[in-house]
Amino acid sequence: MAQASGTTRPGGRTARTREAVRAATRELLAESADGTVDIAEVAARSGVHLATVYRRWRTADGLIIDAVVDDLASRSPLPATGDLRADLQTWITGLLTDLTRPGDLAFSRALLRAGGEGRDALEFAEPRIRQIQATLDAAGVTVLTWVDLFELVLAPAYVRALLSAPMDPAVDAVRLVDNVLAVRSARERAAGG
Amino acid sequence: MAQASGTTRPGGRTARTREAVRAATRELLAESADGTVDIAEVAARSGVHLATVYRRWRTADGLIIDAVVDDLASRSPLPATGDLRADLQTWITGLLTDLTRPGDLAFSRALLRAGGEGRDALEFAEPRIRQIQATLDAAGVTVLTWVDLFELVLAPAYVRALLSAPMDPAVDAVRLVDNVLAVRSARERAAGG
DNA sequence: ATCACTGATGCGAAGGATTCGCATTTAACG
DNA sequence: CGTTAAATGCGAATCCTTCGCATCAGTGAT
Repeated sequence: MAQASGTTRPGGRTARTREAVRAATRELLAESADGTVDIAEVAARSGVHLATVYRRWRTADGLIIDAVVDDLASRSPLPATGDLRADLQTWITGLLTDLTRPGDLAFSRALLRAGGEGRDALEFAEPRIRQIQATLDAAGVTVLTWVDLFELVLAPAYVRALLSAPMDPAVDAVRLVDNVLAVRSARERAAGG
Repeated sequence: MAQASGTTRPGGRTARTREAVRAATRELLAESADGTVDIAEVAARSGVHLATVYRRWRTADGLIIDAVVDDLASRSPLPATGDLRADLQTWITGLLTDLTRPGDLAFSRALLRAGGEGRDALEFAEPRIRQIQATLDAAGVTVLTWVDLFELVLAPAYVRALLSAPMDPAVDAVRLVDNVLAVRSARERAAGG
């Protein structure tokens, strides 16, 4: 026989379809005012048949997640100079600025929607998580982990953006940084004393 | 003429319809394993016509939000004894325990989904917000507001529950409390110095 | 190179979900 | 009571999603 049953086949036409759909999704997402994407439009623009899009991506959220995860690695890296306050300030200001754009919110909204219907959605954030950890390591901080930055920075920023209005980078970044440093100090004092 | 155009009409049959649908939604939500509700089932059980349910509630999330908001006021009040650590510990442990139940997650998921499509979703939380503020006031804390508790406690707890797995009350409540108190100390030191 | 094999796709039709138009009911007000 | 228009019920129309089957094309072996 040619091959064992159940093999996957990522090359050639399949890869072309994938890329066409991803590109169409990215384009339509950029054009969309509310961070929404219509499956029929994605199919039309990509030239891929509607039924195929449904089969492989299932939902509009699936399209968004796949498209965004695909170029998540190409994002600008986080600063890791060893000066924790400065690094955090830079990172968080940029993050909050991103969240003022509807297109950037679409991804997180899609993730939250998809969460609970499948696997752990945090796995998508893994590359970013490693960068966050690197920032902490560069500063020689051992009492904080990426989980703390997730809780103190990412969660509030995203929830506020999704639930009411995005934070103001100029105003809120400082508070978030201060909160992180407050927790750091408290833990170092507790550990040292 | 009878009345000016554009009046709303909340009494009588409308109220009956509303209540029937809310009750059906609550029942089906309690029976649902995944915090999902089917509009057709709600219509069938409530005896309200399918088209009416669509007209007034639009989506399944709309049903869930309306039903849960409706009895949000009947929740047990937050402790406000003046001992901030104890009050926070009690509240957060209860909160994290609630979030381990799928039914309780449904509401927050629905809110996050609906967010961005309508008005500020935080307005639903207003009664709870006032209780949180009361807890802080009882402890004589002036450097923290409900916004801080939202950022330091609610946001991380909900995001974790929605995105991956709920927190463990026994383990994570302590950390969240410590974080709040760390921020409080830092701010009081900054203000006092 | 060429072949057999099978996963992926295209296509149209079937099946549901959502919305629409209109007739009827009924709360609100004089 | 009588009038008025909001809310509802009802069935049809529309739209979205899934299905079954035929075809296409990459994969590995010859």
